[in-house]
Amino acid sequence: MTTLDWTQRFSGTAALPTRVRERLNKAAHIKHLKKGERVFGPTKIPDGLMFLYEGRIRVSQSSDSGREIVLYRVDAGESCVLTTACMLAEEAYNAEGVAETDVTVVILPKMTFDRLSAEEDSFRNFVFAAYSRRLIDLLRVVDDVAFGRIDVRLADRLLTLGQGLKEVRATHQELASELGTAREVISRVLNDFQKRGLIEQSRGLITFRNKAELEAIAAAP
Amino acid sequence: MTTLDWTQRFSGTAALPTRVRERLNKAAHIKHLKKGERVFGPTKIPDGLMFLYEGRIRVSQSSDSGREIVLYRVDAGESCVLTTACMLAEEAYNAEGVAETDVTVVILPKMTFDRLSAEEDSFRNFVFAAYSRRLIDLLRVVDDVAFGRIDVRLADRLLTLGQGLKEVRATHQELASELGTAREVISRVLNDFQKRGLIEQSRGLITFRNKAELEAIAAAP
DNA sequence: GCCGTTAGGTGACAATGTCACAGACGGACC
DNA sequence: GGTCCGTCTGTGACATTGTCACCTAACGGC
Repeated sequence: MTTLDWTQRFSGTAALPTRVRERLNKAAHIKHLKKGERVFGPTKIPDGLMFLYEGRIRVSQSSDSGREIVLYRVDAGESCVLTTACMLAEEAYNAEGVAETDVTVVILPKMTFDRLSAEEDSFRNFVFAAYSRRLIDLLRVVDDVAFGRIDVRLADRLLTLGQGLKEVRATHQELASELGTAREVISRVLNDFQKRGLIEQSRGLITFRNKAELEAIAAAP
Repeated sequence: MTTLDWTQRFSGTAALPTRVRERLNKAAHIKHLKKGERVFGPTKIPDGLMFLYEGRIRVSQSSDSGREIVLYRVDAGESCVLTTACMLAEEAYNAEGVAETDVTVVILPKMTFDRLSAEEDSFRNFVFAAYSRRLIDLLRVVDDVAFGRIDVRLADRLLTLGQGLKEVRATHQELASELGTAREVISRVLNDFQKRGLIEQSRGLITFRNKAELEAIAAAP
């Protein structure tokens, strides 16, 4: 079906015998999506387990009132269990996944997924670990939202998004959606950061001036 | 080891062949805990999957500053996957489970758990479903905390806790811990409810006066 | 009844969210 | 170059929620 052997890319499948991996390569569907496209959402639930072969997916939840919060990101080599969770639970929810870069996903049909988790320990453990990881991620989100100060969270998120870079390319609205708050709030805090010489701003771009101090803020003031 | 055949109580084990269930009954540890006791926590992670045979467990997360929020409740017949998640992830977290009634839990050693999820489809599905359910629960919590109004959330929680009863026995502090907010906030909102004739209050007790109106509030005003 | 503990009340203030609207900037286009 | 238009950002007033300090009321044990 394809020449792409994705099974080498995931810790849950890489160790499987060649014979099994060939079977998987036959059963799976491969999809390419452009940056910005919706990978899954309330009206678009894939019928199987999703592996992210390449790129990054941003998973977020949105409110009726139009606000949004980023729950976590799925990186290449990870699987996205939230979709399977929703498949099973059949409950209302409003989380969606958006391709943050061009993306290649592998979709393993439910039947193959079931068989594999029965037969292969390493695969099953991989799936359990994926679930666990997301649970922990969500615990962190709850903790932040319920108890965290907005300046602390923003400083932290800027540094995360800026990973070793000198700047972050994002609008205030996008940052608000990261943290589940309103744009005006972000504007205020960023202006405060700027006054204190921690960053510089221009349209859609934030430049670091003093990462050390930002880190201090992010570590709870 | 015990005369209690817990395997009949869980949809993941009830359908298993008698032989398997006998083996499980041998392998599992049974624990009785009194109301109010901590079932698990950061310093007390059981080394296996936990089934709740009888009673109810409240799972909550607490902040450094002493505030607390209830994440979900585990009812009899359900399993508590959060502990296994933490086992796998080995990350810092501060969720804990407290017995809300006297409680009987069954702990299945990791090894038995692994074997069973490999061999028995119904058991594996049970576990996956449990994970999914909790993920969905947490999505709901995030949604509430990030986007919900406090009066709406409180009305909803009161009705949930009051399930068909005429009153709810809880202090303001306890309700604050349910929602992850401060006691003063609860006091204010409850006083408002009282002024509007929706409830009556006395020490540690809230009596419904107008459930219909509360439901209207809970359904987002 | 007395006393200590816990539950609840209150006002002032800080932090965050909402709303309405005003500028400011950048790209497209001529 | 200028002009237009959509998007991004700034701002002030106000509502909601969280924090703090301190007080009063209710209950339980003795």
